[in-house]
Amino acid sequence: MNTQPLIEHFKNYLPLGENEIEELEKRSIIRRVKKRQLLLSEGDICNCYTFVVEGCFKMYKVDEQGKEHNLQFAMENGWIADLGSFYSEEPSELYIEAIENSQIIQLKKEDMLFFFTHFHKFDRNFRVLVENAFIQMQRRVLQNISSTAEERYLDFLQKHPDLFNRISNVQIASYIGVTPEFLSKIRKEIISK
Amino acid sequence: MNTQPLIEHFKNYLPLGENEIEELEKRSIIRRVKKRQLLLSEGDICNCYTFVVEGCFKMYKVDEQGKEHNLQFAMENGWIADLGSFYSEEPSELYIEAIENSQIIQLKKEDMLFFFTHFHKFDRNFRVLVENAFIQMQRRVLQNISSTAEERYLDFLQKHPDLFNRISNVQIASYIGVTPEFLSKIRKEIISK
DNA sequence: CAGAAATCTTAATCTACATTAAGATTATTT
DNA sequence: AAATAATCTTAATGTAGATTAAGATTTCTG
Repeated sequence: MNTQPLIEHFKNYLPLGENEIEELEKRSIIRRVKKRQLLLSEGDICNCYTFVVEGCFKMYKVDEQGKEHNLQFAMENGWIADLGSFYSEEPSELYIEAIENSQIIQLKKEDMLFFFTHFHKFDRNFRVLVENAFIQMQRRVLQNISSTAEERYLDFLQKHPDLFNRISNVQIASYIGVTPEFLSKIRKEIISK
Repeated sequence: MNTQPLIEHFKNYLPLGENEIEELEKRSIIRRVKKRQLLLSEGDICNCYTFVVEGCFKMYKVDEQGKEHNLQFAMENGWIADLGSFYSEEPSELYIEAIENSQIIQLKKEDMLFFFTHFHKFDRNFRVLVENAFIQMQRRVLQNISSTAEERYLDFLQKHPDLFNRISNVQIASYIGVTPEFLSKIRKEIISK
């Protein structure tokens, strides 16, 4: 495996030039991780951005009662990181875990800062990337404060048709903020309509 | 009033140079708006970024039953816009409303694009701005799916001590996703502890 | 300054969703 | 192939928070 998928990914934004590609290849960390393996644990400082070449990840918090709450999924061509911990360099309260055997490319903080400093294309590309992530997150907040669980479930299915074949209902329940038992009830009601 | 507060604001990021300041002054739209005045209505396309020089705003959705759900507040040195509508140029489902008499500086989409294209400092500054907004939004999602209303209220007070003297409990309730009646109950319980 | 409008509170009742527990089904590991 | 673990479902009961309604207080507006 090489960095090609990441270079391709940037073609959706401002495509990288030769210099930039060269530096990217030099600094990319290419890894394979197995299902259930953790990229980040509570208490760790998140010190890199992860780009998913193949596979699937979840980022979640574990509450005092030991329950998981899914904040984000990431699959092919998606990015995942705890940006709060990444920039503040404070311990994360999140976990990032592979939910399939996966291939990833990681960029360490110092390298990200190098790219931001030396190639303004990276500022642009990540501005746009983060803007899109922000818009999604904002929609989710709006939904959480104004919609029922059934509406959130149906919306999840509609917005993530790709994900819903790959992850369990337990994971979806945790993402939309209900218990698996209640999701089961919702699904039953939807089917009976 | 002039654009000085905005120029000052950018000193928290990469400070602007002379050229940049000159263009910014040329393109800034300086406005005063009265309490209850709308900057954006449902159905409008959000065609500018708004920087708050003085005063306070809320951005909210109105649901089918006519209830408001607060997505964001913005006060001095804060930015407000419906980025989803701004970039997609699709009608917004949000309102932006002054909750105090306010002074603002607005930048139209075409001017934002001009800045992004001609001064890469703007890419950098808005990358960092949006990253921070994203981190906040992510924390809020996590809280919405994992905390009780009381926890969310206490967290709001702690994170926004500046806001809580300026806005009504109705507004706070709408932001944390509960009814004003229930917030009243929460407040009573907190006091009795 | 008076009237209207918005805010805050209390209390009764209702409902969406959580909890607990148990059994059935499907994956995963050895 | 057996054992273990994870998933999905159902049902009974419990609870956080919504709804409705009403009264008191404060704030806005003409």
